[in-house]
Amino acid sequence: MEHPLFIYNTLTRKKEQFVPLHEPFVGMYVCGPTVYGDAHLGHARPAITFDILFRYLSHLGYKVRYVRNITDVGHLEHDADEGEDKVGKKARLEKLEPMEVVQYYVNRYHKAMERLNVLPPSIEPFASGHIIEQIEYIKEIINHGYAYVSNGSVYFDVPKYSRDFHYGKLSGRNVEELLSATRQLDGQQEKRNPADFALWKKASPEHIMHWPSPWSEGFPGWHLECSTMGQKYLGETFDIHGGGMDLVFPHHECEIAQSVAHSGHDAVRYWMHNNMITINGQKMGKSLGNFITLDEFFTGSRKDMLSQAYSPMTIRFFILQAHYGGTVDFSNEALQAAEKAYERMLDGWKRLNELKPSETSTVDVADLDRKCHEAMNDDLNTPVVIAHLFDACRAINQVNDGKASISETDLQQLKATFKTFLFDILGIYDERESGSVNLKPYEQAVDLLLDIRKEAKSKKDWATSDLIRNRLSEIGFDVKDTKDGFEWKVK
RNA sequence: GGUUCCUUGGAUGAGUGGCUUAGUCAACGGUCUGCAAAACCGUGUACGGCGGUUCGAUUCCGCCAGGAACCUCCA
Repeated sequence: MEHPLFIYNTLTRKKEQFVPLHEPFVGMYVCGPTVYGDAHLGHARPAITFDILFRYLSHLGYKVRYVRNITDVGHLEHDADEGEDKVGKKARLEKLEPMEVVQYYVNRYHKAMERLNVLPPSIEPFASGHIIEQIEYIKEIINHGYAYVSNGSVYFDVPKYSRDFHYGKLSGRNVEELLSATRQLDGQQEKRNPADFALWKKASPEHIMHWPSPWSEGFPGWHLECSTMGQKYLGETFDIHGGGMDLVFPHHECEIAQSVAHSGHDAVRYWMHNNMITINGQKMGKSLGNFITLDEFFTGSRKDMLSQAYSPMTIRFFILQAHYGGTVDFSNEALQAAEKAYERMLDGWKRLNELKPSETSTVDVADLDRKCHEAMNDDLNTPVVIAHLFDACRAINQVNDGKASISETDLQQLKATFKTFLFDILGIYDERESGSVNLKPYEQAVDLLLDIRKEAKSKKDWATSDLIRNRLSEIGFDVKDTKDGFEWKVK
């Protein structure tokens, strides 16, 4: 490949050239949501980050199988034995079937993702649908001697494992310290060492969701589902595993240990982690209570934190204007800037499609495609891609104003590049045109009014001219005069 | 306390050992326009502090200050 793709691998803490295990196939697994509440802005970050990766790999010609799980069981609120399952708790509190809770929030998650133009993954497996596989996985780990049964639960033996392998290699944790940690959480008597983690938990009487197993009526540990389903759908070794940075430890560290204990080798070749979205410099999270759900953004409710509603594409643009590896701070000011930027970009695209070619080009757009590819190849540097597209917008506007010219060849090239990067790869769409009804007649009616206004203007009948513009403005149209006509859009 | 990381102009947010004062938003000046809007052009010369390496550091190293994430559930 002329310009190879480099991605930052958390495991090596370096940017590495991406070479798939079985070209042209790529397997990627991303940790999805635990469905016990509405998705908030923080959930949009990994969804969009890995959507970009999915789209870009596909653009490069790879056949990508993208697995993103739904955690509907096993995610406890605490690490203690009596820690309650998040979904189970919600179900108990609201007197619903657990699967009712799951279905409700999965539906809402999907809807939010669709509005953000996040493509559905190739496979979206549920943890509760893979209990048998998880039990088999645990058996294998026990057979290899890295797990033990205690009072009906099964725990991963971290000390034993760390004698043979490197526990902590992803997160940089020091095993000695983990093992000698003296923290005393309630109900950890079952564990031989506090660092051990559960593969299977015996269900307490009030626990709603449980399945039979060789050890007890119970449920699988949280870390297990990803190892199991990743292997089932992508194989014992696959290319990319992604997720939020807050999952590096313990979740992904444990996944590595499980895979190695199960198969004798690592499952994942490239670990990728998106950074957090902060609010006033602090992570947005459920436990801090400072999160804003995506629906709240879309509708503009939560007046205490939002000065207006923000559309899905504004949110997407906002996230893409920062590199996924850095934190990005939420503020109304930043979102308003993103909203304007998004509109400026789409205005550029709209004008691009109406440009008239000339004999020669005075603008330089020939290497836009190359520069955008270079930026993407440099660890998915979307902010730089956007900057390049804005440079193109300036050129487009100059041509539109008659201050520059563009040749037919360059014009076609520019349109193709713009479309590829803005729509196909960055996944932006024009919200102003997303209505399903046929708007053509209405658009032509507005055009007609503005034609009449143009006529009035040419007779210097400013009264009529201003009347039309003012009334249209009141109704909700933005009218702008151009060099030899007009432009309008809905506010 | 341990691990990892961050600190860029009014706001955001890229990037680099010396020539990008990235881009977007905001501000100011100008061009254009019946007016307005938009657009275009121009202006603001930033890289936490202190040392070191270097011909030269915002970019490399060390220390200090401030901040964050993880070490317990969290995308």
